[in-house]
Amino acid sequence: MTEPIKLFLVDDHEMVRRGLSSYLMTDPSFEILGEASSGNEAVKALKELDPDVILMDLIMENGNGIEATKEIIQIHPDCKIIILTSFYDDEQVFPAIEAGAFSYVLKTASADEISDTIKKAYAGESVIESKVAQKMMNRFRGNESLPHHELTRRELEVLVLIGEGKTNQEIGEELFIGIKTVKTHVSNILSKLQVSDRTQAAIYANRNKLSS
Amino acid sequence: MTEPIKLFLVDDHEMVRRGLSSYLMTDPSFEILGEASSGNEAVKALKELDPDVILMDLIMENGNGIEATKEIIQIHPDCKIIILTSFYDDEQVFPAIEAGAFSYVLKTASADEISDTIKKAYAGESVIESKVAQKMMNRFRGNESLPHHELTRRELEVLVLIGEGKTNQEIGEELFIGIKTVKTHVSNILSKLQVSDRTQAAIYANRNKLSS
DNA sequence: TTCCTTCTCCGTCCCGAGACTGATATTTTG
DNA sequence: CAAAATATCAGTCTCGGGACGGAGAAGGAA
Repeated sequence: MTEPIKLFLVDDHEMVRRGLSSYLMTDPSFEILGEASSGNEAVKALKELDPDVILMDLIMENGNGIEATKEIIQIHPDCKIIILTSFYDDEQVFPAIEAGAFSYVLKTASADEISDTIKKAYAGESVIESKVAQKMMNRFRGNESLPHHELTRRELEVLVLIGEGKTNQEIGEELFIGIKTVKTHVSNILSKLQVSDRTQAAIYANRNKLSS
Repeated sequence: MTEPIKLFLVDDHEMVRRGLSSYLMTDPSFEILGEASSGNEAVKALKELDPDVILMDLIMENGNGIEATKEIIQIHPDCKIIILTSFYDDEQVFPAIEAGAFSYVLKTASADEISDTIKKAYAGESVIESKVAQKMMNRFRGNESLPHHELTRRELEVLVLIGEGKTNQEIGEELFIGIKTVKTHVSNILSKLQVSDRTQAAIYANRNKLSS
């Protein structure tokens, strides 16, 4: 063996970091450069450090994993980021991949699987958890997933607000645009989602967890 | 110090169990009797074991924490079950407390907090994470439960249909009543739920899982 | 019985929602 | 560069949603 693989851990659960580091430290192929408990903290710390592989949680209080991944990729283009999360929602997976994540594994994975994923990532081999991979396949198989993916960014913003029960007036004020413009967006949204009124759109938004 | 506190860990994330045990083992006040990666597994294992305190995750594949908690309380009434989870949804918290959970802490808690919570639980002192506690307070502060409990049976039926995106016309046809009657019900519903339009009512219905 | 709640329905009125057409500026893409 | 997509806004028109007031019938509770 040559040099150990330099790792960095990002997770807001201290216990998870502890679990990872206590296990990974037993393997001499790994060297843990540091940890962070949030996306922002990670970005900050990684201005000094240059790990080979980063294990990143997605849902965190201060700066989520997606944003952090985007920023880290800017600074360290060769660094492999492994998303290590509890869920496999559409809403989580695809933005993560887009952001530049290299592998995607679930926290239910065993210690060996995780260690394996790290080594593969270092060697340039991407690991995508099978359920996640299935969803990706459906994407490219013309099975074009959910209707709202064909919404423009602005339309998505409007849809989120509809999902919060806002009126066109309120949406206009919130986005600093005229009510007429809002109406245009709403019409387009209804047509693209193939629903007949804002109530159904609101239900759609909530069921797909677009609104909080 | 007398006897160590006998612990049992339940979490589907191996890394979390590893993190917990590696940390808790360093404290001689604790003794870890065993672990389980699911609710079902835990219930099975606990027929043989008799821990003082159980650390339990809520969301797991085979048998969730709520069900497991209920069953375990049956077998070991004196055992203190600490819910250790990532979220604090209404949907999660209250059923857990009802099921017999003794303490409720978030996974973002530090190692020391968790160790502290275990010792307090053993001593008979319950720890409820502050955000969770706030929600509980609201429940008992005459803020008696959810607004839709004051809806009449018929109004509830109408609300469910609103939550499915139906128009007044459609609701009338489905319930064999006139559209005017539907309008009356809708008005009463909006007023009782203190929302301003059917869209917000639909969101309410969905968030409270009234509609499927 | 009387009172209260619930469910039913009517009419009127107003306004927000949504469809449709059309237009302009900007950005993205081929 | 030309073409297409996107974001912005205007005007008009129609319709359903919702407020408000009133009212009759049925059933339960005091």
